[in-house]
Amino acid sequence: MTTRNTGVRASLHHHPLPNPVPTGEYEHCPVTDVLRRVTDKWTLLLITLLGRRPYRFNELHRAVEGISPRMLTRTLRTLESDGLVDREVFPTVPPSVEYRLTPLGVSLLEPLSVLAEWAVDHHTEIVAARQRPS
Amino acid sequence: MTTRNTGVRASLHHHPLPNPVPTGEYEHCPVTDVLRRVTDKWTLLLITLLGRRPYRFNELHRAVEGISPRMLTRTLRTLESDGLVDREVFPTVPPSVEYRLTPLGVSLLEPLSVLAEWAVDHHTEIVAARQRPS
DNA sequence: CTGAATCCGAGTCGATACTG
DNA sequence: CAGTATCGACTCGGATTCAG
Repeated sequence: MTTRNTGVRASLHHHPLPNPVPTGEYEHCPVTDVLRRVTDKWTLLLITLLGRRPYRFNELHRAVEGISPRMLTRTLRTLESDGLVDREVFPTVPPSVEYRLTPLGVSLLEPLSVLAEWAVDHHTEIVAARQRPS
Repeated sequence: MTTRNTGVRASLHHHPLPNPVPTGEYEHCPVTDVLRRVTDKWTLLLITLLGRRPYRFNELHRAVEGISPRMLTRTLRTLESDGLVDREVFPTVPPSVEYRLTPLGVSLLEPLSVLAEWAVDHHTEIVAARQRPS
């Protein structure tokens, strides 16, 4: 999603449904905002790995099969910019860069694990539903 | 020229409205697979609304400000195909179609609310981090 | 009322090659 | 080692128009 406002008349958390909400000014939904970040192709995987221990760039590159340097950089930069990951550069030769979760990033692990558990428990149901005719 | 496909290749492979939205290769990771579905622009919102009560097509269209009929149909079809939403057609004149969560869909509400709560609690931190000079 | 068909821009992601 | 640069393929989602 682009950063467009979703113009919502209802949000995920409580709030009775106001019948005609006149305001066109509705703030961007925090939930979708967060979900969008976590849900691109590599983010979840990287957060999970970094939840175990800090990793260096090439360690991640090896650990995540199939990711290109470009996407690894991009994803890490986004996580860093969102305050979920810290990037520490050691001015050695050759250079070494270490990535680790911030406390904010760590705090995300638990909510994600709840959803992850649901996904694991129900994934076969979903796959089965998809293969159903109709 | 912009990246428009030309001729044969396009007509063979470009389906404007593929009915189950292509899953890509995400089925290998249940968690990412589920997250990808929930995180497109409208899904979360629709699940939330349908978590309250069943809705008819135009009710949803009115409740979700800014959604086009095309995206509403597409999103609902995907949810239906994943087994999260049921679609019931009443052969009245004019026709009426009702959408409601399946039990599977209902079971997703709780995990989502956990993540939603985290998002609400920490969204300002994230926004602040984004605005921090690098 | 409930959609389907078509067109198109913008964003996402991968492959490859190159650099300090 | 830790990235950048460039290109192209594919997908998402909006707008508009039409139909049962």
